[in-house]
Parts: sequence; structure tokens; C-alpha cells
Amino acid sequence: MRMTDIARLAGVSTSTVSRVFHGSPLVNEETAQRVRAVLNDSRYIPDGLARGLKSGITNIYGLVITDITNPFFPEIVKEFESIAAERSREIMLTNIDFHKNGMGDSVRRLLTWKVDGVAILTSNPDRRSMDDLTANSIPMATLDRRLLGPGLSDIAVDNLPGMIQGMAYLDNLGHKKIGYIGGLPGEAISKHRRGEFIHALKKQGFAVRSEYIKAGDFRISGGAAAIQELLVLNDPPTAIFTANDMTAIGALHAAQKMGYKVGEDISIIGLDDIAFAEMTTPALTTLRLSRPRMARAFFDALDYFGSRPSSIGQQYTVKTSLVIRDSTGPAKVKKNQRSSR
Amino acid sequence: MRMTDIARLAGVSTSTVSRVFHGSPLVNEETAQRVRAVLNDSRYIPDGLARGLKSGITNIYGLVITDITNPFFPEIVKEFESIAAERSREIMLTNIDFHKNGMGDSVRRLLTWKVDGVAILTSNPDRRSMDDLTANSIPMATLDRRLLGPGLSDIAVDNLPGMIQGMAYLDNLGHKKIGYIGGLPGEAISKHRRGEFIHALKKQGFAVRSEYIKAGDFRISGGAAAIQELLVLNDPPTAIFTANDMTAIGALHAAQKMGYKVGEDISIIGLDDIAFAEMTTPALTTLRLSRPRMARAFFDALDYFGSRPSSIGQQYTVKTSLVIRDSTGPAKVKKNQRSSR
DNA sequence: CTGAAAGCGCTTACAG
DNA sequence: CTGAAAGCGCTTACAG
Repeated sequence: MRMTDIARLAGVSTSTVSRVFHGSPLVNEETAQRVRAVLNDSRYIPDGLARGLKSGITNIYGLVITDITNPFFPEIVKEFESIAAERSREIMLTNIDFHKNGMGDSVRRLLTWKVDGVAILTSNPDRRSMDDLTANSIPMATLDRRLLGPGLSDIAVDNLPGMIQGMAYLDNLGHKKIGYIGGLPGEAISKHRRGEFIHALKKQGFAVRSEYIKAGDFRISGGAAAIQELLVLNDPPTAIFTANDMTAIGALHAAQKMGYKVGEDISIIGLDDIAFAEMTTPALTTLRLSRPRMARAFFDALDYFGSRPSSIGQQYTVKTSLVIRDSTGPAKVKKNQRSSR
Repeated sequence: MRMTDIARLAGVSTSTVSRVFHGSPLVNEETAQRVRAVLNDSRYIPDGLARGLKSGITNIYGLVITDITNPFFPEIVKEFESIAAERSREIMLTNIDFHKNGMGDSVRRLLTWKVDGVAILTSNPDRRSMDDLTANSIPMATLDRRLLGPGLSDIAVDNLPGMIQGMAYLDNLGHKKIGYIGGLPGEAISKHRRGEFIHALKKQGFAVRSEYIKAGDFRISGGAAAIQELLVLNDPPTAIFTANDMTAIGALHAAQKMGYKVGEDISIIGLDDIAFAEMTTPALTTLRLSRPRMARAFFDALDYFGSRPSSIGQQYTVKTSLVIRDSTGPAKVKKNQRSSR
């Protein structure tokens, strides 16, 4: 059923149907009611292609994801979709992992569909692709890049509140020697996050010991490798922060394999609070990054540009907070350490 | 840059540009080369809206997901997207969890965008929505419903091979008493899956004991509740199959809380092999359901309809296979049980 | 082998 | 307050 059919049935022009459909006040109430009746009876569904072609607005937002199987992302996607559905927006999903051309292909496809905005959920979006988007006046929202521009907003993660809570909590438990397993060495986000760790460490009056700070890769394997190096030190840390939950989970398992009781012999703190953080044994103490808030920020960021796609974007920030579970506990004074004095 | 501009630059009509762009052989090679040069130089990106409006083909596939945060789905979505990208198809994602109108809104939105097909990744798609899709000649592929029709294919999961392997494996380990924690009682898939369990049980010559078969809900909580009932029996099972990994993980944690050593005192077998199955402690023995194969089947199912959206669909089947990890081990003869004789 | 023309289903100035 | 008309950027018979 096309708008033309509705118009014929209601005895008006398509112009009027279109106005009624979009709730324009420029229509006589009686006429509007008649049209609405026909619209409902026929269960009219508009043609998004025609509407988009004519108006230049598709109400589609593109979502560029690094790797949807990383449990951090589905929760954001879900919330984002939920908000989008409420506002009659669509989501076009592109996963860029394993695509040889990086973001290039994704963006090309998104441009084909004239999306109204793109949420880029990767820490390393490539410059060329972003330029293509800018050239076509398509607004973007990025993750933790902290760079703004025309049609470009950013959603940053502020780990400091959670880190500071975590340090105070560890201090209470008697910990003094705090380690850190970071993200991939090359990435800006890794550097920033490590900075936050050091800042919180100092704030609590803990010593900054460079041998306690290792790089990871945001994955299970990196966490496992790094904690092995830390636990093998002569005077190892008694508690360890990590750059994300995957790293913490890797560290947790590796420590267990080495014979440590996590939460007793060694305390481990994650970051993100993915759903599986409470499924590990012991359940993971972590810094929660609210996924609903992230999703809301991304949506707001894109929505903000509305009809002015080239206005300067805004910086949004989402804070973390400490969630205490069982992978942390009182600092343990090792018996063999005492006896060796 | 529109096609009109390309035509002007190349000194031909838009008809010719269109033909060249789509690789039609009806164009003189010299002309084609000239057009291709302009196409490349200008980095022409077609307008999907205009193309779709005119041709009736969008190359967009809709994906209807129950809950993207259930780790079973992202892996399918990822593979599906990867195949789609290769074939220049788009994915429009709709998550139906928490949407009051169930699939209704999702389908309405998908109809607005004239998607070429819809993959429905939920065990309970509502009839009305499917009828709407059928009425609009939009092909569908469903998950484990085992019903075909015009424009309707199905991807079934065959758990028997994995179940049978699992039974033989348990038999070797000396187990005789095998329990099962199923899915949500109402759903057809739960009934089917339980049937497969019983079939495999008999095939291995194990006794079918109704008190060993409990319902779950495909979630952590259901698995936890059910295993508590099983372990409290006078003569409890020594090994337990589950309807999915989430159920198994819930069971694993609950058993541990009750003081059981999983893999020693009690063996637990999951189903799916989600990524986190190897992250539990102990790592989960499970029946793997290949997600790449599932995704491929869904894509093929939709692709199959091509230009005949109303032809009768096909039944696809994906088999499971046993993956042995640490949540299973030799059957234990309980000391107190022996002494109580 | 190539182009002029119609038309997909809408929206939106414009005229009345 | 309402409608006729143009046009968004393509594709596709049709004619030559």
C-alpha cells in the first residue's frame, strides 16, 4: 500500500497524506482524522528509500564495531538499539575485524546508504575513512579519542573515580604494593589509562614502581603473560589493576595455574564489568563502566548534530565505579618472605 | 558525485554509466574503460536509496536477534556480517528483547527499508510478524523451528552427534547415572533437545530416569536451581548434560558453592561452546555448535531465494561435536555411599 | 552498442 | 488549508 493509494482512499492528495503522516499542524483536523483512519486501517508502512531519497534523511545510524564478539560491545549495541528503536532510528552494523581494508569498506557501504551518523566503537579509526565521512557531512562519535571537530564528537571514559575508589579499598585491606597490567603499547588509550592508574596510585600515597607496570593487549593472553612476569618478581605486588576485564580474566587464570589463590594470595581488579566478570571463579572485582550510559552518550552525540551536521562536536564523559566481588581480599604477608628475613 | 556527473565527465549517458558500473557486457570495451577511469578517479559511491527505490532490491538483510548480549549470538552476527560484506550486502540489526511490541516493531522497520530477507535468530518468532513478512514477499530464515514454506527456510541444530559422542565418552569414564538440565519448559526447542538427550542415552544403553531430568531456562539461574535439585537426590547423577552453556555455567557455579569439585565429584557438559566456556574454572566440556556454519547457513538460506522470494524454502542442519575440557572426569564412587550399604 | 524517457514513492516549495 | 508539479538518483525497457 503506497501513499498514493492512501490518498485515493481518503479522497485527498498525497501532499496531505504526507503532512498527516508526519503530524504537520497545517491540516484541517477533520481531514486529518479521515486520513489517519485510512492510514491505520491499511496498516500503511512508509517507504524509507523514497523518503530518504527525497528528503536526504534516512534515520539510519551506522555502527562501526571492532569485534562484536568482544563482550564489551554487545551490551553497548543492545542499549544503542533500544534507544534507536524508541526514536524510530535504524542501525546498520559493520564489524571491521578481519576486513582487509579496515574501515574503508564499512564507510563506503555506510555512505551508499546515506546514514545520518556513525558511531565508531574502535580505538583506532583510520584517518582516511573519517575524512570521507567528514567530506560527506556525516557526523561521527568516537570512543575515547578526546578529539573534537566539525561533525565530530567523542565519548571518553574517565577511569579515575573507579581507580581512586579501588586504591582506597586496597589501602584498607592492607595492600601497599600495587601492580598494573595495561593495554596494547601502541594505543593512545593504553597510555591514557596507565596515566590514570599512576595518578590514582599517587593520590592514595602508594609508591610508583616501574617494575610493577606491565603491558598487555586487552585480551586474555596478554593478561596471562603479564601476571606471570609480575608474580615472578623478588618482591611482587599484592594487588593488580588491569586495563580491562579480559586482561583481568587472563591474569586470574594464569595466577591460579601458578598455584596462587586469587583473592587471598593475590588480588586482581578488572575494568569494564562485562557480564562474565561475575562468572569467573572467584568472581571478579572490577571498575564498572556503565554500558547504558555509554550507549546513551553515543546516541546523544549523533542526535546532537541533527540538521547541522557540521557544527563542532562535544566531549562526553562516562565515569567508572568500583564493584567489589571475590578476586580481592586482605593483603597477605607471605610466610616464606617473613622467614627469609 | 552523482551518476549524472560521471556521465558528463565521461561524455556518455547515465544509462551507459549504470551499465558499466554493474559490469554489463553490452558496452563497447573502449567506452567502458573511459567510464571506469572516471568512476575510479572520482571515487564514485552509488546511492543505495535511489537504486533500491527503482530496482526493488536493496541488498540489505535484516537480523532479528533476541538478545545480543547472549554470547551465542554475537559470534553468529560477526560471521554473518563477514559473509555479507564479502558479497556487498548490508545488515540492519534489530534486537527484540525488552521491546514491548515483540517482533512487531522490528518487522515494521525492516519493511520500511525493503530488506531483501530476514534472519530470525529467536526460538519464538511471532506468527503475525512472520505473516507480515510473507505478505510482502520477504524471505525468512528461522532458527531450529523445522518448519518450511514459501519464502521460509530453517536452520536446525542437530545435537545428536555430539550427544552420542558425549555418552560414549562418559561411559568410558565409568559413568552410569546421567542427568539433564533442559531449556524453558514451554518452548519446542526444549522438548526437541530433551528428546535428543533421551535418544542418545538409550543408544548408549544408559537407563532413562525421569528424576534425573530437570527443566532450566537457558540461563545461568536456571542451571543453578536445577543442579541443586539433582545433587540433593538420594542417588544423584554423576554426570549432567545441559541445554546450553549458560545453563552449564550456572550449574557449575552452584555445584561448587555446594562444595562439589566439578570434574571430580560431578561431571558437567555444556552445549554451544561459547567463548567463555573455556574461561570457567574448571574449563567447560561442551558440545560445540559451529557458529561460522550457522551463519553461513543463514546467509545461504536467504541468498537462495534470490529473485524467487516465494519459492519453497529448504531445511539446513548444523551438527554438534564433543569438546573435552576439565568439567568432566572419571565417575567417582562416593565413600559415604559405599559405607552406607 | 547507446541514449532519451519514464518512473520507483515519497517530500516540499509554490500557488491558490 | 489543500493540491499540482517538480524532483531526489538511479535502472530499465524501448527505440534506434
